[in-house]
This record gives sequence, structure tokens and C-alpha cells, in this order.
Amino acid sequence: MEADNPDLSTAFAEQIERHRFPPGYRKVFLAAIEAFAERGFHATSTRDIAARAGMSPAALYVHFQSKEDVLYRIAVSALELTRDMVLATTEGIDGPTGRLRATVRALTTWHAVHHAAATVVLHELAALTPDHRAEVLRLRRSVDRLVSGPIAAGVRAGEFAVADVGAATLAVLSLCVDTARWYRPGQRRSAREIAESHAETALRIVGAAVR
Amino acid sequence: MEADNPDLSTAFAEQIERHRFPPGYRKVFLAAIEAFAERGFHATSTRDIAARAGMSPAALYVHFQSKEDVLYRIAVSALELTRDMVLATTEGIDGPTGRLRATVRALTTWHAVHHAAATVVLHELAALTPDHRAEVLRLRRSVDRLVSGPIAAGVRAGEFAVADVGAATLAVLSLCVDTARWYRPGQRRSAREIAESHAETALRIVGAAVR
DNA sequence: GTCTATACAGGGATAGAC
DNA sequence: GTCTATCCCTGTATAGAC
Repeated sequence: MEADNPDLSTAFAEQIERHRFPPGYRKVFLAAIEAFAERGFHATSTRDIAARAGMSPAALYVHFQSKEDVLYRIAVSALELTRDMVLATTEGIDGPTGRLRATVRALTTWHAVHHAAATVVLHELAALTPDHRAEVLRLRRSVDRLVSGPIAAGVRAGEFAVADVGAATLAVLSLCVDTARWYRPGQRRSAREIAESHAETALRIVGAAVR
Repeated sequence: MEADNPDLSTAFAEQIERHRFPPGYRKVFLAAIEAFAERGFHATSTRDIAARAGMSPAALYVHFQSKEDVLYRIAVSALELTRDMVLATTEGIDGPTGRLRATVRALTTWHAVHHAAATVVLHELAALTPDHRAEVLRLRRSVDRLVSGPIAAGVRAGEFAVADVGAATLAVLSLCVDTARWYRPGQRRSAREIAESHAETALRIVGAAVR
């Protein structure tokens, strides 16, 4: 979870602290995120998670009901943090152009820095129980609305030239979330540079008048 | 694998026929793609694949060395078909704008119609042996070049306004491939409509002068 | 070339001591 | 609350008949 943006790279850990997880809990969380992202939920054994967290397999079951429960709690925490982080970052910014730019910047940075957690949220949810999956997908839609909101506002204000708000939202979201698929630390561009580039690209996608 | 574009929906099956796979082979292929995409490689058992293909688990091993071999051959076939399909579709089209439009249209349609196969190629490659993975990633880069080529040509010709060709390529590719994550048949827009929309969005991303 | 039956390994979850 | 030991199921792959 190391990264080139200290503020965001530590945010997930802070969120975990804030929820006052018991000792030993946090390292299980981080170990499982790494393992699920690298190898997938089903390829990851409870022994893998326990070993990475420096404990015995049985100790996991003191804090978690099952392996699925680990995935579920990771997904909920990650999405709640994503939502809260975007809300905090865009607070006080007026105007659709500024809000969209800030939102895309924040979402892209998050998906780069926390690409492991993002991969889990984007591609490992099939392993959840139906109830848990429905809840997590509701959370994911609340993140989607953070993008569709500014786009719709920009269309209403005449700042954006968009024929289909839903289509534009999906396009901008694809840009942000696919970052988690290809970004790795140490590549040509830093997470910050990519976020800046994505923000300008998003404004092109929505046909922003003012640049 | 049913879809709203008959030409592309049957293309993968035709490719398989063209390679003259033995009888029984093709249905294993299609069964495994569905299962890997729905549940992931590791969550899919050889019993699952065999059942979906209407045969015994042991019969799989007549045609495939291992479960990893099934994944490997699926990935190679799918990527070769993607590449050949784009090349065939854009053949004879002159000018970067027209070529990029046709390429994005073809790639988007493919990732919508064959979203199961695309998901496997995009997110299940970690289960491959290192040699197989390297070979498949080479194939994937050859598909990437089908996008970067027209963008670079458009910049040289003065048709596109792009500061960083690599960044623009990644953005356009994100648009195309992420379709496989969210598109499902029967949604509001057809694969054809999404492809058309993505083609125009791609031209916005590269700042195409002529529209 | 397909079947049934099975060898063998690995993993989820629990028991019970400390 | 953590450990070691273990139950028991599932899954890959193979053996051998037809």
C-alpha cells in the first residue's frame, strides 16, 4: 500500500484506525487485500492470509466469521472510504467544471494508490453472498453518483456538451477505475500526474466549454 | 455468447472452427469461458467445466493438459481473434480519424459482445505459468498498438491535439475494455450504440479537429 | 475417446489446550 | 485471544475398463 501520495496512501489505514478495529485486525485486513488482489479471492487460502498477517489460521476466526466475511468487510470499508474521501476533497468547490475536475483527480489517485483494494472492489465481488453483494453494489452506485452529479449539473448550467449523461458518466468512470488495472508504482508517470491528465481528459469527454 | 451483433457474436465460434479443433473441444472452450468469467479461474472446477460441456471430468484431459492449459488456449485464441478482427474491420480505411473511429467501434463491440472472454483476458491471467503469461501479454500489447498507431499518426498529421500519446492510448483503451465490466445484453443501450458513442468519445479524448 | 472410480493434495473451519 | 492439531470436504489429475 506504499505510494507516491502520502495523504491518500495512509488514508485507508487511518480509516481502519478510526473504526477502532481490535489489535491484529488491521494487519489481517491489509494482508487479505494484498492477497485477494494478487491472486484472487478463491486462490487465496486462509493460511495465506494468516501467514502474511503473522498469525495462525485459527486466529482469523476470532475476528472474522469466514473468509467471505473478510472480503465483505474489506469491500464495505474501501467503498465508504472512497466516497468519504471524494466528498471531503470536493467540499467547498463551486461549479460543475471544478467539481468534476476534483472528483476525477481524487478517484484516479485513489484507484492508483489503492489499486489492490480497488481491484478487489471491482472484480472479486462475485464471491460475496447475495445479500452482501447487493449491499456493496449499492455503495458502489453511491460512488458513481459522485461523478454523474457534476456532469448533470454541468449540462443544466450549459457548461458541458453531453447528449447522454449516463453514457458520459460511464466513460469518465471507466477512465478512473481502469487505472487500478494498469497502474503500478514506479511507472513513467506518477499517480499525481495521471490524475491531472485524467481530470483534463474527463473535461474533454463532457465537452467542457471553459478550460 | 448470444448478442445483438450477429457478425461479432459468431466470430469467436468461427475462429474456433477455423482452427479445426476436434469435436467436443469447442464446447469445452465455450463452457470454460463462461465459467471463468462468472466465477473466476480458481473458483471454477474441472468438474464444472465438464458438466457445462456435457462430458465427464476425465474427458477434458484428452484435449487439454491441465486446467491452466484451458485458460492459456482461451486467452491466446481470444486475443488473436481480437487483433485479426480489428485489422479486418479497419482495412482500407484512410486517415487517422477514420481509423481511430473504426478501431474503437470494433474494440468496444468486441468487449461488449464477448464480455466473458474479455473478462478472462483482462483479469484472470495471474493463474497462467510465467511463460504463458508473458506470451499472452505480448499479444495484448499488439492489440494496444492498434490504438496507439492511429493516435500517433493523427498527431503527426496535425489532426489530433494530444500532449502524450501513451496517456491518450491508455485513456482510449480504458474506455474500450472497461465495457466488459459493466455491459450486459438487454441494457438500455445496445452494443452498437455504445460502440458508436465510444468512437465519438475517443475523438474528443484525442482532440480531433474534424468531426 | 469416453466412461466410472479413485488416488492424493490442499483448504475452510473447528476442537481444545494454555 | 492465540496456539497446535485435526476433521472433512472439495478439487486436480490419473487408472483402467469398454
